[in-house]
Amino acid sequence: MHNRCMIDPRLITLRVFARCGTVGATAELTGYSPSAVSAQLRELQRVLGMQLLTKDGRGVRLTATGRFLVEGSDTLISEWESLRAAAMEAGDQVQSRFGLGGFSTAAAQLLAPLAASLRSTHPLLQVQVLEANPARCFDLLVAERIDLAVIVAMQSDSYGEDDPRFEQTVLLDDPLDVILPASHPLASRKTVTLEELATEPWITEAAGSTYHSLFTAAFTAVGVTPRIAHEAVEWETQIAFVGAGLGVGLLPRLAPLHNAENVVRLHIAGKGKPARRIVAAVRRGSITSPLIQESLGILQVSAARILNDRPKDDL
Amino acid sequence: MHNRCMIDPRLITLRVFARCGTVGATAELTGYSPSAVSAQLRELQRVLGMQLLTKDGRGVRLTATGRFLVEGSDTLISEWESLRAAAMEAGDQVQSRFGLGGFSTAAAQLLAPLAASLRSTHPLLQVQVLEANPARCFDLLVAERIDLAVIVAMQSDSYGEDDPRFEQTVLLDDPLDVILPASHPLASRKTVTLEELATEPWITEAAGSTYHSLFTAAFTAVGVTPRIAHEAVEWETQIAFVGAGLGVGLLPRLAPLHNAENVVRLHIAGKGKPARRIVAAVRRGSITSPLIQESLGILQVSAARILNDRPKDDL
DNA sequence: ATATCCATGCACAATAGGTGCATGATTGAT
DNA sequence: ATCAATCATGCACCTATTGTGCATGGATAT
Repeated sequence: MHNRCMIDPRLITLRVFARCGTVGATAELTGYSPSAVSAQLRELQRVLGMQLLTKDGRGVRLTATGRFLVEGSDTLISEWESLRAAAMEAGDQVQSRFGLGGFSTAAAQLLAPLAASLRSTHPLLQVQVLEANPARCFDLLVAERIDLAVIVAMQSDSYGEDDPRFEQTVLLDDPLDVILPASHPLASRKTVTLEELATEPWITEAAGSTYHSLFTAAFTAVGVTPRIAHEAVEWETQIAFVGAGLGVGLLPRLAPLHNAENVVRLHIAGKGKPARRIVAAVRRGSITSPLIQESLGILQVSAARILNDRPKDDL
Repeated sequence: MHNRCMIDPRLITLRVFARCGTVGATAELTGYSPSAVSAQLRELQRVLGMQLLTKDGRGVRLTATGRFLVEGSDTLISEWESLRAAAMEAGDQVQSRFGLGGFSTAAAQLLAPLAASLRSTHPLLQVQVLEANPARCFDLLVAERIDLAVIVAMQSDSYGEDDPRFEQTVLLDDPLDVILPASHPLASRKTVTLEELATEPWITEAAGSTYHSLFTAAFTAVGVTPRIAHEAVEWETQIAFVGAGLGVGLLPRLAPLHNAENVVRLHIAGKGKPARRIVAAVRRGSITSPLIQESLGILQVSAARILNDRPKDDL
């Protein structure tokens, strides 16, 4: 399972460790056991003749040398990805495994068709799809568990757009809609503005979650401070809360309302049209790989189809 | 023994194969058995999902993809060497193994003191010295069997000065002297010119050898075509031939005459003062490594000392 | 003081990866 | 045309790397 890389897997492990800081978390991300991670890092130090880790309290911490090595390895990894991509391209070769990662609705609406398409066109390609939140998707890319991730762009998160480890491609902007109880005075409207809903009790996710930052960003853009009344983790829960009349919420258009009772979805009008940007991310250098290129193409088509299927987007 | 590299060792094996063309030779150079090389290359193709080799007669041959990958891997390797060197430098770490390679007189006069010096200053460093001819030294560098080679620069050979895999540093120019039988009419002279010896029967190495090209280069420089009477492989043999009055020869100043009877060594005068250039070669990127730097320093000192010990050099 | 969390060492198990020999295919020489 | 030489590869076997699971020990927070 762990033989897909040309760079020493122990260095990959070190990179994951540099990201998450503890041996246990590294083990979880890489799929090894904690003992294995510990042994790998010890071996790596022995082979390289470098001290990469120091005890720090009850954990371990990277030394300056370790940090240096990890940072420097960014270019090494992308160099390899580049080379592999070019070689695949030059010789129209087929790779055997392909890992995809994505988050909930993105995974459902974009990744599933992609995986199906790849399966049919490349019968002997082992496609694996992992559902994971955006932050974890980046970690999984670093850990080489997946090769492509479809995620919601996070502006203020730890992985910037210019991270030397990744390359990102915008797929589509998924507008946020308002969901109201059917009994709400504004429920019969076609559109609403956030200002009109400024005093409503809002339902959102817990602070620190992926969508919470989107939520606050939407309101700060129009200069309104919403009152957060309830918190939900799943869309379904949030919809149920709204249906029960507990408050109102924001729901990405890609998230299906199914046939929820007592809930209506309204597009947002006005200058601040909040949206979540959905992007595809790959390891830097791998973007020219034929499989990646094909996948991105399929994703773009899916994204375009999604936008076309919803002609009211330009409201 | 073979765990010193951060790049997949199978890729290194492929690179060596690209150099020598047969599985057997690759096995000999890398230190594996032929079966192991075969299995490694098969595995590499499986893991990468690329066809790198094709059957060609009774052997195998690189495909276009294979060649592409090998060429592209040059920068990858040097990138890694660079990174490792920088990390070692940044954290004044010590590496555990260090392989040196060199050829006969160079090995004796430059490598041995270097190895001794490194041994004393780095007690727990495993220094290994391999005697090998220049071409093989380059192969051993590619195969990662050695880290530094002291060789005689070859102008027209397969490894040019600008090979992307190596970096070379000039250590010294070792002048070629003439050795004559003591009974020779010119034996009492202080110096001679090649023109004066144009009609002599010459003793040299077999065509195609390292020094044969030096030999011919020396004469073409002064526009003389020597008559090659005898061939010898070892310096000792050549000296014995000269001592027996069979002819005259060229001998690098670094090659000791010991106390050979009936043989005198004369410096060459005139415009064409032939010399063999002795250089140190390392894998590209590794030259900033502390150990390499220290070694090069020691070598330079040795080279300077050698030149000073022979004050007649500027004749 | 006690509970908890984290890394690590150890016994054991799996497996990747090695060698040596036999085999088959191809080329060149007698 | 036969035979020898050369080369790659498959197979049986073995080794040693590298994994897991559990127990241990140090460090912190309650």
